[in-house]
Amino acid sequence: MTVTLADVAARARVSPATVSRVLNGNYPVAATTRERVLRAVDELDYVLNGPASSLAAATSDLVGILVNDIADPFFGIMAGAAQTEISGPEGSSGRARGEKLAVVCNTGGSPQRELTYLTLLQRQRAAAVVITGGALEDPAHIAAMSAKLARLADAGTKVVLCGRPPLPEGAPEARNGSVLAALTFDNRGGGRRLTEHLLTLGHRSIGYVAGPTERTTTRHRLEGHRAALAAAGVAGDQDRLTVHGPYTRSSGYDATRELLRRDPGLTAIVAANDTVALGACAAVRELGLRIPEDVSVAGFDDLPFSVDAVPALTTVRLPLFAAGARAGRLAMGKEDPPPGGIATIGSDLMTRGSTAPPRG
Amino acid sequence: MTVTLADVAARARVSPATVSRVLNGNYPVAATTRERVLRAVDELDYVLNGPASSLAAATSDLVGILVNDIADPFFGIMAGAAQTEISGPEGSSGRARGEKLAVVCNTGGSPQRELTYLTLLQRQRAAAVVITGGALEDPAHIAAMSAKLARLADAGTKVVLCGRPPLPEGAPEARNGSVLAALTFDNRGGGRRLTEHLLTLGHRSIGYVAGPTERTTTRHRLEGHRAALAAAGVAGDQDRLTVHGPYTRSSGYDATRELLRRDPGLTAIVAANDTVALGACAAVRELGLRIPEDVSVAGFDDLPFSVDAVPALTTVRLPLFAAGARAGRLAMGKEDPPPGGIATIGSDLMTRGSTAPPRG
DNA sequence: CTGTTAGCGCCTTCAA
DNA sequence: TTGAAGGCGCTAACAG
Repeated sequence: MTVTLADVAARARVSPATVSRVLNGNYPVAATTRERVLRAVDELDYVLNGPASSLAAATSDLVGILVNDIADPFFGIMAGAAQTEISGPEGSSGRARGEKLAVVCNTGGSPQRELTYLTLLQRQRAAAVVITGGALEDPAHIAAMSAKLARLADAGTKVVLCGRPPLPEGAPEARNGSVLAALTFDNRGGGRRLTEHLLTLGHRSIGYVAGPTERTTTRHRLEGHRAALAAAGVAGDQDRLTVHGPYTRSSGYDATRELLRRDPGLTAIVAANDTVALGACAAVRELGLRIPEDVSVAGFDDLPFSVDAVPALTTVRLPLFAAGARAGRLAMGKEDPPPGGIATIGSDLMTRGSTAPPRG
Repeated sequence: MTVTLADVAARARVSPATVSRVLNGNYPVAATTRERVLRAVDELDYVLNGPASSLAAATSDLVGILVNDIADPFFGIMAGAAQTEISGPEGSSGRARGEKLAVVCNTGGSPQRELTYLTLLQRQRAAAVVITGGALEDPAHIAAMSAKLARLADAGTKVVLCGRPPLPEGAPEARNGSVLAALTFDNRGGGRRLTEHLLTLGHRSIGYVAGPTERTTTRHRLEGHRAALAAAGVAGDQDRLTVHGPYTRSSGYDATRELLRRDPGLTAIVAANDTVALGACAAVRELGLRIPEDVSVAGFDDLPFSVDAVPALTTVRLPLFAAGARAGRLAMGKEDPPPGGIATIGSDLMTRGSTAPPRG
């Protein structure tokens, strides 16, 4: 029925072992023999049987990239960059070589699905796994993840974290080598500088639309914000000026209305990310207020659309593409891990039209 | 070293076959036996060996979703929806059941990579493949794709096209059953209605920023545009009023400057999609022109950010999520293919603030 | 309902 | 440089 290695061997009049060797390029094969084999492969339109190959070799060429939300460019950009590094130059005809199948898995932010995908990848004996985005801060989930990652590492799967802090100290299993590298964004620093910018402009009443609770990204950005406030001696009931919600446009919209209802005197709104900021802008405008004259609005991430908002959004730029690419290289062993396996990736404050000094 | 099925069998004091049966749930197993096996699985922390399983069963639980650009929400939304249908309810603990590994592959729009991914998926004996987005109209590539898809179908892989027209008639190999279903967007109709809207408003000088050449999506949208123009008897050198470029923001920006340079009297710009439209808006504004008073701008797709543009973007809504979900269901056999294997998915004109009657 | 028996297709020592 | 042979871990008929 389907063409097998043996068929190719028969046609090329060599042994199956030889065909295997030319396909994998791991052993010396005479040029003329190789030629003959390759011709037979083409003539028969042979395609390697991945499962059989993986079973015998005890490894596979699958590399998984986990993302929280594939419809969000924040993840799309990182995943695309990683995939580019992993899949190699497009010229490769997919015949052999270190050809890897980089593949992205959408967890939808569900911890359950995250674990499920990891198990599925483990089943496939994945060569590497890149996990992007912030982590859930639930102890049970952290423990489960640590254990799972340790298992993966045991089986030889390289694990790289991208945009996520390293596993907490409390997970001894995971400490030694389970995670090859963790590239973490400077969310705290970025959040702090953003709010400092607002404070410098003269704002003293700032509302904060935070992301979902129990997520590292959310917490770090919020901590940066509050650290700036504290350093400037700005008091106020911070909890009353903070509303949590998912990283969506509608969350930004709803939260902003709520914040402005709680304190109509707010002169600035800081959003958990750019998408949320867009919703915040819509809410502000709908209330008949102008940006930035009446209310300044700021975001985080600097996604592509942010510069096209009107007015252009002040935000914190994260080098998503570069980070994703680096994670991909790390996973492929094309780059050495940073010392200690941890690297913090800096962020840049992008000051644009959506923020200005408060009225009067 | 690693735990195998035999280990579990030994611990549960049953045969390997029985363990396999409870894991796959395909054959009746006594409740008490199942209980014992499951316990052993947990105690040993056993994870099925995917390659071995796929080899023996001659199928795998991998489902590939091909996208042109993972960083573009257009694809992200479809892929996410498809993945949701394929991966099943999140409650599933990933133990067994029809658990599939839905995985997205980023071709970057490269035909070469598209073929490579298909080969890699073929290697893995993928259960299904969902191909999203427009197709390249190069005869050689079409032939290669048809042949490849026919091979995949032969091997039992379900192939579903989402947002892409069915394979051309000229590919006999592919006609009978190679593609399970093709869900195609009504790009032509949407393009026509959009331009009719502009014509109704009174526009007669309309510039068009088209997508990359040789792509079905590009061609169909443009054809719709020109059909509307022709029906309204609007003459003019259409080629001079059309500029092609990639589906990017900067392409929209550059092309719009070029169009306005060629004909400063343009009162409207139609963009290939919303991302391109954003770039067009930026260019228009930068030239000191107002939207929509001086120039109307329209997009296509109705991506989430479009409603937040200022003014909100008039565009053609494509039900991306619904289409992706349906493609996923089709791939899983959860839904019957449409008659003839082809379904056209309608589009909706969203009239918003970025279009208005021309001046004077 | 459960055990036994063969492979699935390939890789990898070991010899030649 | 090449061939022969065994086994990777699991599933799928068959029996029983």
